[in-house]
Amino acid sequence: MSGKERETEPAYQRLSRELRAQISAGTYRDGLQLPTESELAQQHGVSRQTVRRAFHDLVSEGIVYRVPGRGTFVSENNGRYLRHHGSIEDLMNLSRDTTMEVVSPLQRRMDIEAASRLRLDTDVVYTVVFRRFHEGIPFVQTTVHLPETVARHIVDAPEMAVGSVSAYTVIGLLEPLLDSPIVEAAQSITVAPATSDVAKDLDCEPGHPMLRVDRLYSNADELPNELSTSYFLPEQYTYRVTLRRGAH
Amino acid sequence: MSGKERETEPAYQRLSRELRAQISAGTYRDGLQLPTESELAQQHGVSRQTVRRAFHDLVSEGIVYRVPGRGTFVSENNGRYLRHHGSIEDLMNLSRDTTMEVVSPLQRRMDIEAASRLRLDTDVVYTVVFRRFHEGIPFVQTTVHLPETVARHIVDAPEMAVGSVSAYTVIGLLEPLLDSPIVEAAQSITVAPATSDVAKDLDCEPGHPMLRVDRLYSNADELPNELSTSYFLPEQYTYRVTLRRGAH
DNA sequence: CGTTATTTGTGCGTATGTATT
DNA sequence: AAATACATACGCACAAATAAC
Repeated sequence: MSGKERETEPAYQRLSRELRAQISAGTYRDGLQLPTESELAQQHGVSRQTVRRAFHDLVSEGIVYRVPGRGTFVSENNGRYLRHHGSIEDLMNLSRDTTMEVVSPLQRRMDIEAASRLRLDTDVVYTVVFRRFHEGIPFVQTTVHLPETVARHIVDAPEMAVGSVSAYTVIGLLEPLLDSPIVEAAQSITVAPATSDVAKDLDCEPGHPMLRVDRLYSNADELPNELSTSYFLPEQYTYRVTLRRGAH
Repeated sequence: MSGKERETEPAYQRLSRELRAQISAGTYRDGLQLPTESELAQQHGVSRQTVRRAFHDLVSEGIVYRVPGRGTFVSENNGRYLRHHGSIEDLMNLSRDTTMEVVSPLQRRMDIEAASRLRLDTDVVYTVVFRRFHEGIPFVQTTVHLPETVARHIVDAPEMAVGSVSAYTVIGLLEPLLDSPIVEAAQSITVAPATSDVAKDLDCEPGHPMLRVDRLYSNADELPNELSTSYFLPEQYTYRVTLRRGAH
């Protein structure tokens, strides 16, 4: 899609992606888990160091853990989709192994609540609704509201049309086009029942308990640039975040 | 635990520790920041790969960022101040306007799952269950599991006895007593139905959809020191985090 | 109880690619 | 165009932890 052709994926990323997929498909389910570094190196025709680099990423995502002298094991998480969000960059890279499908196109709308949360002085917002798939299964429905000044950058983008399937995130599309970069995302996480729209898009029962995540992205001037509301299927998704202590 | 005295610190850890200290002391404040990989390698008598390993850790901690062809820079705002608004300090200060009441005292128990998540080589853990009130209303029930080596510090504390009401957090009580400070908390957030125990403690229906938060606190040696599982009443509680980005 | 094989951890040297200045 | 600096990748060696004998 609309992009640089000449991008070759690094070997360690390709490997970690494959392993991630195999793990979530349950290939290495029980007992002593994954192949050793040497085995993987040989199987994939890469050096042991490259395998180590791939494992390093999986460890930091919390997908596997390693024990010297024993091996590498899948962290048991019921096979749910695990995503590690520790920074805004992580949110923008959500597209790495998911695809998004537009359910309702980016269009002008009146929405008092969204407008007020975006701190606008009108009721006009631009709204797009999409769902996101992981390995063919829809696991989240997201509604994004944008101020008119922000929306105009992408209102004609093909990725925002109905039925469009792409590997982007809205914030990832938007961010390079903004005058002032996004520096902060305030999140609210709670539990909410699935609305009928959500239930339809995610193929679950209306009223089903969902993980609801609201995000307000703001730029360096502390102006909100995007408000998103996501309903995650808890059976398919766990939200992970790592908090660290300042360097003191 | 943490007993071994004469463990030699790996070179990359020593280097990243030194850099962390220098950064937080303001040594590399302005302009184009840190020395190049080659310079550091020469200065410290290590290979460039070792420098890269150290930088890799600093990047993942959000302390520095790197630009190919330009160099390595201190993330503004980091090092001295916090980058996540929802930080470990916030978790420790949860007690600010809440009180905790012990439901089941800190006692020795066998728990295979908790032990394995704490990466122990036995099945023995110490467990305490309590609920937390805000303005007289119980809004969360928490089960905390500790390794024996950690639990011994507080096993006789009056705050851990049944019915004890206090304004502490377990991690806040523990932290000053540990050899190695807590530097990281990995959280998993999902939705789960209330168990009968939870329902009883929080006065809700069994099976009621709850916000479930698992936290694994680890010290500077990356050893887990506390595992907690909390069930929050979504009607009473919303989880909020702010993610920030380093300098552009 | 030590020995040995296996597996991950650390570290170095080198080569090549890519982005920036 | 050239120099600089980070990114990726390979290969090798040895250390440390673990498990089996």
